[in-house]
Amino acid sequence: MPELPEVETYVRDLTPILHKRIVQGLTVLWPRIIAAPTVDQFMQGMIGQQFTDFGRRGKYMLLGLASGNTLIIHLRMTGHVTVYAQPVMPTKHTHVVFDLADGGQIHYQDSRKFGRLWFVATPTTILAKLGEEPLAAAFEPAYLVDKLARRNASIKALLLDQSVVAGVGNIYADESLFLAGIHPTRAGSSLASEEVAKLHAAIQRVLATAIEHHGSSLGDSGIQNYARPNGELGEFQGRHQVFQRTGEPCLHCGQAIQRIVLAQRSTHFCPACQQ
DNA sequence: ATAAGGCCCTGACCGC
DNA sequence: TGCGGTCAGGGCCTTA
Repeated sequence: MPELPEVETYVRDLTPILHKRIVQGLTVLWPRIIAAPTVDQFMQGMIGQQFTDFGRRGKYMLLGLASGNTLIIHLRMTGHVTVYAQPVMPTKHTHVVFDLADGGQIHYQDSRKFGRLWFVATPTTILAKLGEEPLAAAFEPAYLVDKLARRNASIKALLLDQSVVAGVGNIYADESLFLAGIHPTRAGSSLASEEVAKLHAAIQRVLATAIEHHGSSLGDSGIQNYARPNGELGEFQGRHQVFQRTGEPCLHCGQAIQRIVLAQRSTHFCPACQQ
């Protein structure tokens, strides 16, 4: 599933491909994919727009346009953006097609239809509730200590909460907790500040390393849920310590990795390394 | 304010 | 072979 490292890879890959290109027309095949404004307003707004700036906030892709507006894309579980040099027939999972002035096309595809697109004047309202960017300077250990204090939910659930840290999802929550040696069921408020500091460092290290390896490409119920815009897979899945390694030996101590369900999400951990 | 559960969706997979 | 039921999962919404 696309989390921060996968979305970051997407933005870096798309930047040189889409820079300065102009949207001439578009087709919306599944209207619910457009989160805001209305489908008509989205189409009117996007036509004639030129891509200029490319960014990311949490798991949101921010495609800045010459007019000052922004196209926001959230891939959720199975969203894909592909750029073609020539027009291509939409597939059953193609929900939005952007026709580019130079004859190319951008296809938004999404087998589960959970992804969403926005056309907005300013992205701030959409992004208002997000917590700090985990790789930014403002994400300090003290920030995380404050966010976790007085919270009785499990640390796993809190890491998935986008208002605590923006961009961490199921994969990187499990991997960060393993690296920090913290059991996923521990209540947020039960963590000592030294443990939070370890977790803080683990989150940054896991995310930075995953970006270097272009994210994790995994099957989710057999569906390939993430590939780069050019179809290449990420490489970080081969370096997972616990995620989707249920029953396999811990790479640190040899104990079998366990799977439990927390906050309605599969959670993987080493019972020996994470007491 | 926080926490927990439902909902949106589809394809793979299981059991019969 | 075909069918129905179950599962996964991000983020938003509702409920307690």
